[in-house]
Amino acid sequence: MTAGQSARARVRAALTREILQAARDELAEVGPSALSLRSVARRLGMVPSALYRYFPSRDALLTALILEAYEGVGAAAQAAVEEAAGSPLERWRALCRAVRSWGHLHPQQWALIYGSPVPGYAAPEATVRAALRITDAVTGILRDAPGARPPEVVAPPAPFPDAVVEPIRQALLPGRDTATVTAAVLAWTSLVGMVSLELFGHYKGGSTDFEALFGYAMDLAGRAAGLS
Amino acid sequence: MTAGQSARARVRAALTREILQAARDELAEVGPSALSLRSVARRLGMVPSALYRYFPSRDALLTALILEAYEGVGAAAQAAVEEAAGSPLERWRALCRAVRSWGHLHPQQWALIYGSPVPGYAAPEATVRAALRITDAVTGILRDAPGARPPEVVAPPAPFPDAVVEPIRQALLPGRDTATVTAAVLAWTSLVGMVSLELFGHYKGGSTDFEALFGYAMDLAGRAAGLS
DNA sequence: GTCTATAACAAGATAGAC
DNA sequence: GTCTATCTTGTTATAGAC
Repeated sequence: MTAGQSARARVRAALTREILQAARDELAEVGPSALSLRSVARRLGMVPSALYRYFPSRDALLTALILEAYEGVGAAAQAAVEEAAGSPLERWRALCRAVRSWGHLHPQQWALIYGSPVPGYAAPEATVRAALRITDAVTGILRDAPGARPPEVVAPPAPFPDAVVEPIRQALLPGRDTATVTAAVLAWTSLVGMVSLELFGHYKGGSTDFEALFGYAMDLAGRAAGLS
Repeated sequence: MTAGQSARARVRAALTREILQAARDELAEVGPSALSLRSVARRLGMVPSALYRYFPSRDALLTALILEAYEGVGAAAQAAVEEAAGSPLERWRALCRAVRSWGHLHPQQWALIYGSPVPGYAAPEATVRAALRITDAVTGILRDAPGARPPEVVAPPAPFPDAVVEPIRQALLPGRDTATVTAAVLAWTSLVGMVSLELFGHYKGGSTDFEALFGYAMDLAGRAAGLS
């Protein structure tokens, strides 16, 4: 990729990286909707209009950051799957850990892609494609395990100490056992998570009838908590 | 509540409501971080400094909007549970539907409470308490069903037509059955939903060891998709 | 006492001429 | 790429109306 580039092209690429780095810093400080080309330029000791040579608009800069973020989680997820030895379940666990710690390392970039949509910004098609990388990593685990099928009976994971959910138990479900409290937390998580992802546009084109999918997921979460 | 109030107090309350309404409109148009006291004042034909009689700062206005939003989802959830006749599972379903449609009606207010945190805004303790209303509605269903316990075997919900997940199947899991595709979608949803809620501060104080809870949930989602 | 309006401040953003 | 004139922001001090 780098070979054969002219000197000018290399300088340009380097400066582009510098601009993106400064933009990332700005993003972390003021958030996506306050990100301005000017402040990025100031940070670099450049004049605002010079940035327009590299990014034609604020939205283009934002798009670059979004692509970078999707690339980041996607790469982390994919690398985790590839490095993880062992069973498909082990690989899935590794993916989850990797994605979570990427989020902890880059909270603003996480918010950029999975948080509220930036007002006034219309995501170009390229971001939709970039978003596929992580879902591809997830489903890749399943593709590599062609025999895997959802079981009739899901084996419950290894339980954790009761103390883990103690604050919630005391506040909301006194006297209930840890399994019940945990299932309630997960049900609430599914509900909020699913509505958020829907409203923030992450199921676009994924389902022909999101309501059916939503109903199914909520039913499952409710039954898992012991409701009938 | 209204009785016994002086005329002045009533006027004050009315104007406070008007300001909040204008702020809500502004929020819907420009988003939380671009919400400005001046534009709210302009919308009302008032002068900016006059607003300070009602809200001591921009952040106070934002806090009021956040409280209102939590109150809104919470009330919708609670009302749905109370109105729904039938089994605990029916009441849970009603709650989910109510929460989702509240989100569809008020996407900006949803983003305000469950989306990215507003940069530079520190949530006061009152918002934490207000957030409890919806979790209380969720757990209330369980408290009213004291016998409910997570089953060893979760009865799968009624399936939906294969066409519902057709786009995802074609893009990511060609040839797999609907149950597998659905479980994969739900696993991805759990992952992103859980990390988002954690990073956005919604598990604060809920668990002593979030990592254990996260591992448990991801394990469950993976197993449900047939991984082992 | 309670309110609103005027004016001002330091930031920062924006537009355009050069 | 530079400079300037004009805009907006949150916030406060002050003065006057009811």
